[in-house]
Amino acid sequence: MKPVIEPHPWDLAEAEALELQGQLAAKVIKEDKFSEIHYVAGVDVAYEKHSNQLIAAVVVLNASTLQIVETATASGFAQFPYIPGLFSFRELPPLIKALEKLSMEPDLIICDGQGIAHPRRFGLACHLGVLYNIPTIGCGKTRLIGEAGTIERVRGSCAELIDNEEVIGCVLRTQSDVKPIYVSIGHRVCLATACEWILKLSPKYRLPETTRQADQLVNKLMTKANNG
DNA sequence: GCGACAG
DNA sequence: ATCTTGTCGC
Repeated sequence: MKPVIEPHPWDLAEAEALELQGQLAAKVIKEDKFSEIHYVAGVDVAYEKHSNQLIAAVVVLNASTLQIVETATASGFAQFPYIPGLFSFRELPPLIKALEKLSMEPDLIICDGQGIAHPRRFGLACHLGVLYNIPTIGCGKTRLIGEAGTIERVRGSCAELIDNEEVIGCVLRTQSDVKPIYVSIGHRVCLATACEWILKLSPKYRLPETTRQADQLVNKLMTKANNG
């Protein structure tokens, strides 16, 4: 699959990236805008320890059985430093290369990082969703910004993630007595629907199967690249 | 100035 | 993200 809007350059200065985020953030759709979801994809990137080499992967799952339908990967070199708030400019280039190799178009993509739970309401999930005009959900293991109250210990419990009086996401417990994860709107999916999907995709572990499968794939390839 | 800071 | 040992529990 390929982006649907005019591609923008990635070799940007920090100030230019910030301005671009502000412009693209206006395109984010925060309501459900999709029909049937049969295929859900997960994306992830692995970094090599002492070089800037990285490996990106996309894993598409059957939304009902959670079985792998197709995978695609790509390797490259980081061209942008890790700057909190500009994460997408570091990980999207390799992810786009992997997505380009995908023969099909997923109905929903789960991202390893935030959606609108971001300083300028434009995290990785939003960026990917807007570029491809595809439904996306941000699912992070830790928080970038925002505050939340306490959460019950049972699976399914959640608390609103707030920033400046605004609900930017949800801290969701996907497994009882396990540290919660941070869910936020990426594109074309409302927060309630996003949480429903993340719970459905996390029947057994803390993280959704989509990100777990993508994570396992990139790490397997990274290990293989170093050793055998 | 100080602390926080997706992966 | 990556580095990094043992340990508790099913």
